Amino acid sequence: MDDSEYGNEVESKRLPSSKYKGVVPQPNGRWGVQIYEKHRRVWLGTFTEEEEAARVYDIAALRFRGHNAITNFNVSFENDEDYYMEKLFLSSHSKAEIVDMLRKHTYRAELEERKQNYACHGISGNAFNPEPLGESLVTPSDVGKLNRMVIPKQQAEKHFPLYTEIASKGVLMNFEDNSGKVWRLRYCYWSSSQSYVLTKGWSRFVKEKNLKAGDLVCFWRSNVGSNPRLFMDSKPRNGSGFETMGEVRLFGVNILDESNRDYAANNR
DNA sequence: CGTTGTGTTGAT
DNA sequence: TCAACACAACGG
Repeated sequence: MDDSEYGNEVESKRLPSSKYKGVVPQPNGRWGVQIYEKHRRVWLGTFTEEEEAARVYDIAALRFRGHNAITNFNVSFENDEDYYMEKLFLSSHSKAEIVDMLRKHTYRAELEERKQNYACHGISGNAFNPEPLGESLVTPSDVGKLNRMVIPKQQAEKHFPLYTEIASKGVLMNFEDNSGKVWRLRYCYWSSSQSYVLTKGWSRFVKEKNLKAGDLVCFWRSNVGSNPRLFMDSKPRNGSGFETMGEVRLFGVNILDESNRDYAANNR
C-alpha cells in the first residue's frame, strides 16, 4: 500500500491540503482563509467552496500587498474598467474593513453597489442634505446631432473627477430624476477637445425631456436612507414654469426650495 | 452541539 | 511568511 498520491480516500485523519495559497482545510470539509502580515495571521473567514476561498485570499492580498501581489487567479487586465473600479474600491477602504467584508461574505455585493454609485461616494460624506453639484446650460450643440453634453470643466473636475486611467473610456453613472426614473449615462473625458462630456444615454434624455438650447440641467447628490445617490433633471428655460418644477420628493426634503433663483439675470 | 479560528510548531 | 495540526473558544 502506497498512499503517496492524492487519492487517499480512506478514513485518514489527515486533512486534504488545498492547492491554493492562503487556503487551509477545516475539520468539517470547509475551507479557511488566512493571510500573514508582520508575524501575525489575519483570519479571513471560512467558505464552502475551495475556489471561493482562494478568491477571498486574492482580494486580501491585493489590499494588503498592492496590485502586484501574488494571487491564486489572475484578475482582469490593467486597463479594464472593472479592475480599475476594484482597485479604487480597495484603496478607499481600510484593511480592517476589507477583512470584515470578506469574513461576512459581503465583499462582492458591496463592490457592485459601489460601482453603481461611482462619484456618489468620496467627495462629500454628507449625511442627508442634498449637495448641489451645479447647473449646466444646454447649448445648441448639446441638443444637436453630437449626442453629447459638455459639462463645464471647473464643475466637472470639482464634482466628478475622472482618473487618468479611466478618463478616456469613461464610466457609467446612474442618475435619478424628479420622478424617480433612473438615467444611466456614460461620462468621460475627451482629450481632443479637453472637455468632460456625457455621451451614451444623453440623447435619450434630451428627447424624453424635450430639451432645448437655453434650458438648464441641474445635478445634485443626496442620501436616500444611508446610501448616496446622484440626481439630475432638466429645468425649462425661465419664464412660465410649468413642467415638473413644483416639489421634489426626497424623504420630505424639498430640494428645489431656493433654486428658483433666476439665472437669466447674469445671462444677459 | 458543530464550527470557527487561535495557539503553536516547523518548514521555506 | 507560510501551512499543518490540535483543540479551546465561540455562538446558535
